[in-house]
Amino acid sequence: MPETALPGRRGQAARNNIVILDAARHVFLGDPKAPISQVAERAGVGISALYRRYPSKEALLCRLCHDGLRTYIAEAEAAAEEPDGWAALTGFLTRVVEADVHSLTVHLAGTFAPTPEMGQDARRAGELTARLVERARETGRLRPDAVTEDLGMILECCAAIRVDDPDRTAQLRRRYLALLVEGLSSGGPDLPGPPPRPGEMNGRWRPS
Amino acid sequence: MPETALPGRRGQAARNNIVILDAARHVFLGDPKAPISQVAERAGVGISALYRRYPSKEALLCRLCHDGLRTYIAEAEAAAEEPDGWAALTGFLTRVVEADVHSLTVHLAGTFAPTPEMGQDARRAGELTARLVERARETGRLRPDAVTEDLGMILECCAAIRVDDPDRTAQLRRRYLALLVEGLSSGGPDLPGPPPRPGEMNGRWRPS
DNA sequence: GCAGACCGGAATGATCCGTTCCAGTGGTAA
DNA sequence: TTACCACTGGAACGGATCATTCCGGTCTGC
Repeated sequence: MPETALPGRRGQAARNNIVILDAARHVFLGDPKAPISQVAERAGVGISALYRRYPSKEALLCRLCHDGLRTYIAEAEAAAEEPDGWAALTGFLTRVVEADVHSLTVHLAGTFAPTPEMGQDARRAGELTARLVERARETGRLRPDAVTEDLGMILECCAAIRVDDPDRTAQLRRRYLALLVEGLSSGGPDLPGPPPRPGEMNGRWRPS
Repeated sequence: MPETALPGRRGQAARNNIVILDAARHVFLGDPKAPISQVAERAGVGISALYRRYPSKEALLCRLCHDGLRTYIAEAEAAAEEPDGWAALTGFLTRVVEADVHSLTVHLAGTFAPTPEMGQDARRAGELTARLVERARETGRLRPDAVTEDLGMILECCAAIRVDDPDRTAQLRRRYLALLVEGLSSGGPDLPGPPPRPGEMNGRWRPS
């Protein structure tokens, strides 16, 4: 990614790269079906500035989603460094919710055809997540009937929380994540029903 | 609501009343922006059968939503009969999640102008909910920092759970509702952030 | 001073969808 | 039996929405 301090045209282009991605993230987070013109408007650029960079709306969506996936992986790798398995898991969840990564991927799923590379990254994300759950379980603080796939659902729950004000949204998400984590850690009665099966939520990725 | 056993034309019309509402509920639950033709197709009727009953798509949506609200109220009233305050609350949540009521209202919010009558019903729903929370608190099993408005958010979380198979969806929702209720009942550390304020989620109802 | 990279935004063309319209069907009552 | 009409299915209409293309202008870097 180029420097943002370049002067002149080159600099404007580099800055636009960032501004456009930010705008796109914000707009599509709010409404996954938003028209592309809305992204341009929010970014304060013309539509051509978008099409110069991405051949189609789908490509932009894909880029956004893949970025989110990479963030997820980065957070998971960072969490792997944390010595305490329980803190690693809860910290990971907190940061992923904070970054609003899941909300993006969930809402965008099915609106574009995932690239093979994304498939690989998704697999890696899954492995890292499983490892985090494993370590948390070893600490004994994680309820025994919780499984890796529960994490995805929990993130989905948090992503569903949304109010107009972004800061407020973040606050509320922290609140309900805390509630869910509280549930995860308690030793109460067994959770009902079979847990999610691996890959059960993959249907969503069919290009529809 | 007329009998479904009537013969002939009269009977077909009566049956269609029900079939159409069912189809509409199912279709709009899956995709709130679904075209009305999809409802007709699923119901196995023509489009005119819809327009004979509802003057517009918005009217149908409104009806659906209002029905959901009434179900919510009915469940809340039923729960008020339950002597144990904690069981009343958890049973209420379970049944509302089961009926998928919240998912409907949440997804449909903003797609039509609510009628005054709906406003009244919404207020009544709020009062009943508050009463349920109050009673649950009195039992001591509800964590002290939980507020009435948390319930709406919890229902929203559950509504976010969705997979292709409806039965499976119901199972998973039970699972995560259990997790959330577990969190609600525990005496762990305080939940972070200010709780939702009354009416904080009303912005959604602007006819947009 | 000029070539071309880059930009804004209007014009295009296709798709989608709510609503209307009309001809067909078969109960119903005289 | 027959005429009527409530009710139906589905085609056709018209407006709205968007992704994408195109073009004329601007500014940089050489």
